[in-house]
Amino acid sequence: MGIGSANVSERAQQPPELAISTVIFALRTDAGHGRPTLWLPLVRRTRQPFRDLWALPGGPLSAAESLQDAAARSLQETTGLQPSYLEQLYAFGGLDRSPVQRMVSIVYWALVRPDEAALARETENVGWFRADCLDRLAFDHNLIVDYALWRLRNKVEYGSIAYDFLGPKFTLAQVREVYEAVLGRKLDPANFRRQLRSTPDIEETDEYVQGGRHRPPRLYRYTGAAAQRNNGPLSQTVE
Amino acid sequence: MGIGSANVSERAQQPPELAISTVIFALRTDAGHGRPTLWLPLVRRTRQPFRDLWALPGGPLSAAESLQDAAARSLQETTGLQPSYLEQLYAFGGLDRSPVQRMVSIVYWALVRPDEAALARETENVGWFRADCLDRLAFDHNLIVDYALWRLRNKVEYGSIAYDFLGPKFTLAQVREVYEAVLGRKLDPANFRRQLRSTPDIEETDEYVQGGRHRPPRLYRYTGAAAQRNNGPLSQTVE
DNA sequence: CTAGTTATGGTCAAATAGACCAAAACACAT
DNA sequence: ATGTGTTTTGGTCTATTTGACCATAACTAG
Repeated sequence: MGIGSANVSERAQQPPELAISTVIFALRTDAGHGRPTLWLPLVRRTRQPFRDLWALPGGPLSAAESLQDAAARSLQETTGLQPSYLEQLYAFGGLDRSPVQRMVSIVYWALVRPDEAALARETENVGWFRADCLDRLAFDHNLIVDYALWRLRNKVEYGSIAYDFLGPKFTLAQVREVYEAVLGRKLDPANFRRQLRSTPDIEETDEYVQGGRHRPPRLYRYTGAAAQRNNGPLSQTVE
Repeated sequence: MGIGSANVSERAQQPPELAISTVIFALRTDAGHGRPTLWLPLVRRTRQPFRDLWALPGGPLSAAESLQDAAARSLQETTGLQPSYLEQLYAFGGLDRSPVQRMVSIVYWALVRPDEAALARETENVGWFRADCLDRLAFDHNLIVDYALWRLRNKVEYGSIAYDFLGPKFTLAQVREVYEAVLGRKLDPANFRRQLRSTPDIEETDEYVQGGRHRPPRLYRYTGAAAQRNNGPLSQTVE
């Protein structure tokens, strides 16, 4: 829908093209209110179709790499980032995704830590945008980002995704800010603290963060296996 | 793994082939203890690789059909079944999936009602098997079935998937048997009843099932929209 | 030393889940 | 006709969880 189906018969001749794209999420401390918010990098299209519109980073699937490797590679090439988390999102293959050629996109989604996101190069053709207010993107990429956001929100409530936004040591308030940024609502500090401390895989250190103008918070460490990601029988390395 | 990687370089030349497969679940009343159990149809491979092994039904993606349409079509062609539920499972694209050629499979999973499953043709090359005790299947299809089972169990606990195994009217005991077959454990009838009646989208009729040698159970009806399937921003028609 | 802010610990009531009990309603055998 | 066995249906009780809320601790800035 949205695109006239005049040349469906033409497109039907060509074999579907296979591409890999990635939705990359990072937290950036918004200058406005000082709280972290969700951002993502997009690349400007230099060719038709959708020339000059922003799109998800990605590219074709090389014959000698797995799907996840292809996602990591195209992510590395376009944005220079190395993800702390990478998971398949969905395979999009609607007939009207591209007006030129039938295209099947296997989309991944990724998280990067703030230190990584800090050294991400922003060029003429690579820009960062707030995930909650995006313009019209190329192809069906608005829908894809919405779906990735939905998955991220679901995963953060369940699993241990939040720590992939953070460094090795963190305060409980930082974890809470991740949740608040992802879920889009404020959480009660005391209740949040109680819940986090009831979960395993999170242990307290002897260190505190000094220098704030208030009571110094304790630092914690995440000890859960990175593989324990609630993906069922699919481990990380298995496709 | 398991297959020698002698000809990786050869395979690397050819473009990845794109196929659609489907894991189809149906409940069959097991002759042994009279309770329904999970079954799925498989097709026998008549060609190499994995000749004579059982495999998931599927086929190549035609250029003029969407992914979901391709899944429904190949499902229809191989087993003659029409699913009551159909959802994308995962895209598998490991390098060693097929010893002959690099292949990317976008896998769907489906549910069929018992009346549909009853008229499913069982031929020399199409057989039905219990989902919990499968032999060695072709390719990585054992892993795929395991993953589909995991997703099914998760969905049944959350959403309203169970009714896609049942007809338009059903007793609460039938719903409970679906849960028990999927989850693999017995549930307390009274507690299960209380939970179901607390959910919306399920209304009682005035009819009862007569003929049993016990108190006749009331028939219920599911009134929830078939679209309300907890797939986030992805509606049924979208991919 | 005081005010402001966050961290941390705690209470309380509502909602939920699980174990369990008991009566109702049928078929069947005697 | 009457009891027996089975399943349905309604109910209670307790432990656990969730969210709202309060209070104190510990720091900095003035």
